[in-house]
Amino acid sequence: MSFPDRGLSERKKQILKAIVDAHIEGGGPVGSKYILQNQHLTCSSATIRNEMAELEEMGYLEQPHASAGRVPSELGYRFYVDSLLEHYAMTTAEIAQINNLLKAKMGELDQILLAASNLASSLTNYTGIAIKPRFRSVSISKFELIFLSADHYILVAVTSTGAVKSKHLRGKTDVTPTALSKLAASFNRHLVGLSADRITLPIIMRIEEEMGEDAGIVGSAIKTVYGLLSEMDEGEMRVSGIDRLLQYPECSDVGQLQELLGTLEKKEDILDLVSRTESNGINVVIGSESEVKVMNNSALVFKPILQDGKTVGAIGIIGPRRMDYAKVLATLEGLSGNIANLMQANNQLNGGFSDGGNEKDGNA
Amino acid sequence: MSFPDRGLSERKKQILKAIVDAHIEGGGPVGSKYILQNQHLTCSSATIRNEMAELEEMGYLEQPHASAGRVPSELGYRFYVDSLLEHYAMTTAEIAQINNLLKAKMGELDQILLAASNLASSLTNYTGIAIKPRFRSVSISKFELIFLSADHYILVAVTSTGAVKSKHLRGKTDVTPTALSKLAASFNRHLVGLSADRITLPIIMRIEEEMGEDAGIVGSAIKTVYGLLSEMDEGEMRVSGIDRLLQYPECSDVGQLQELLGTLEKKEDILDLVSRTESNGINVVIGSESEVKVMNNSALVFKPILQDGKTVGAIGIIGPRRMDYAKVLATLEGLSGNIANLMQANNQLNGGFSDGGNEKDGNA
DNA sequence: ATTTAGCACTCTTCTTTTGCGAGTGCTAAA
DNA sequence: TTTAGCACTCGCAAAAGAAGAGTGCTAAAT
Repeated sequence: MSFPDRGLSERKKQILKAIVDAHIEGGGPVGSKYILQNQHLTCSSATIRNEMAELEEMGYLEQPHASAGRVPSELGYRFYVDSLLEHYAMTTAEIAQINNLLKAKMGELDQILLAASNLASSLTNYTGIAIKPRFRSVSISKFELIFLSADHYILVAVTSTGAVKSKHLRGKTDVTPTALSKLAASFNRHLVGLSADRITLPIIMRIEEEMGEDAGIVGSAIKTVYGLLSEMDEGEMRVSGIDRLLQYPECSDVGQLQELLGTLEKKEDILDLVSRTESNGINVVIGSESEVKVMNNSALVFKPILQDGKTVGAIGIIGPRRMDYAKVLATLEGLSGNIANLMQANNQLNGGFSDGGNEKDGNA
Repeated sequence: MSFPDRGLSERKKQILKAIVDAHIEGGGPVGSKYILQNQHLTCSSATIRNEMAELEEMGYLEQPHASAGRVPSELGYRFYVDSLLEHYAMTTAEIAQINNLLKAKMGELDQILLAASNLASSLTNYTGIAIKPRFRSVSISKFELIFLSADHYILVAVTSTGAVKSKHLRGKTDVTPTALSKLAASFNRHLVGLSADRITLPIIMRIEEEMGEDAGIVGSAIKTVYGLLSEMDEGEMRVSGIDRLLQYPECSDVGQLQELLGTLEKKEDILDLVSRTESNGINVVIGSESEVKVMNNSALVFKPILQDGKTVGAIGIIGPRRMDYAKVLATLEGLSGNIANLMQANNQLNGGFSDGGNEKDGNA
């Protein structure tokens, strides 16, 4: 995936980097003179022009029109991200902010991700996304049935990913607490660990058999479980900070903006892209690199969130192609680290309140 | 609330209505000549000009600049919506669409609302919102504690609004299934029906007393309950079809668009507005009418969704001030009717699958 | 007293023009 | 291989011009 550095002299690299940096900062095309001033090079602008011409020929730069400066191409950005990027160190203030805000919002994974995406958005000033990927196979690791009234109960399921899902149910025949706990036991015996496509008829029959004369409620309960599992498969995506998209001049082109908003709205493509990604590190998708239709002039940076080695979500940033990659990468890296810590802490303390985490006295 | 019709002659009304209609359709200022052509009036353009001048003086119309046509003012829209609006009949095709799509998505309230907002958005071509309002006071009507492992359990609570919430908990001391069921019983005895602010120390002490030597887990569990209740208070809002905002020329003004997007993002204001509304019918908020800061040139139309006489949510539409009110009102009306039906059906059938499983009994 | 026709006037908007400046490519010298 | 110099090309922005739409007003007509 990475490009051979040979073929790009040190000077060319320096010039390329200077152009990308300048373009990220200013947004406009960058000319030879500007580089000469802001970069101490021992050559003249003419030389730089020559180098630029070559870089353009190689595909790293583009010229919007004949007599403008150069703009990095997609390839140019790719090279920049892969090889030229200097790491951006987060200020301690930023780190503190992450810690505080995340702690305050600590709770279920969904909420953590959402908060993280918000935070990412406000720290970087781009649009943040929080993703719960599609799971190829979720299963349920624990069932519970809660009796409410003679014809009304609730099915609660703890999924293999740790989420808790529930559904209201009405039995067509009356239900009893006893029957419910029998059913729960039976479910726990037979359905735990099964993904939606592995709930087969023989299993259902076995459960009905065990339920004896209370078999009447099995049908709808199983259907509900099935639905729950399919629902989990779906994946979800939340966007925060859309308004920030507008700050960037390239988005004043309404057509492009609409396309991007549409993509953010549909979510399908992005969800697909993220769900299919295997890397656990930070991914940078620039423009049309991926077969997935992300807007032509924008880039998506995202990082999967792992729990016990499994991907349980992702946070990311969407912005213009010329985004400040150094900062974005650092922010996501920092955030994901904090999330990991939090989740661990969360597991070890109680259900999610930031009361200082100290559990010595145990009451309010 | 409504305006005295006297003071507005029939002809003035007709002219005002014509202007609003034309402005809704075209978006630009409308002139006297245009009205003359599209409206059969027995007078000349000069007369219309005179009338328009008077209408402007009364505050129903505005002139963007000296020699443009007139544009309805906020007041003009208000009068239009209150008195002039002709009812728009939904086509059977649209009704069928609502029915089908909603049925397919039937499930928990959240999902119904979301689907409805999507649908509203695509039917009207404006931006849809789905709202779960802040509840002044939620309480919990049933507790259940699920044992997972020696130091790990789940608290499940059914709220007075019918939602089910859950939290993972870790006890600082080991827990036993027995202790958990004792605690659940105790919670059900003492905490049911209480809103967050009415969980007081004496109650907590009573529970701890009842738990005897297992009192150690009470503290964190109570805190969780408390947090759950506050969380419910929060309200939530989802937006769909943001990209549609861009279709309207008034949004090409980036500044305004950004303001509107910001509002949609913050959600606070809108949530406030909706939560505070008492009317059960359709509400139309135009521009800056409300003290709440909705964007100046846009309008919000929403309708609360009732269940057993209580407001459990709302669906709405956000669009430019010059939106097609007739259509929007009809769509929301239709949707809310369907949602009501669905929720009822949902209650009478099983937990959320449209398998046609027919049930006899049903109470709320 | 109301309505109408006519006309001058005012503003916006669209297009065209013009000038400027930034930046390039090329050539010839170092 | 690098540099200095220069003519050339474009895009951008302000200025100028032309076109049109719509009004307000006045004076005549009903």
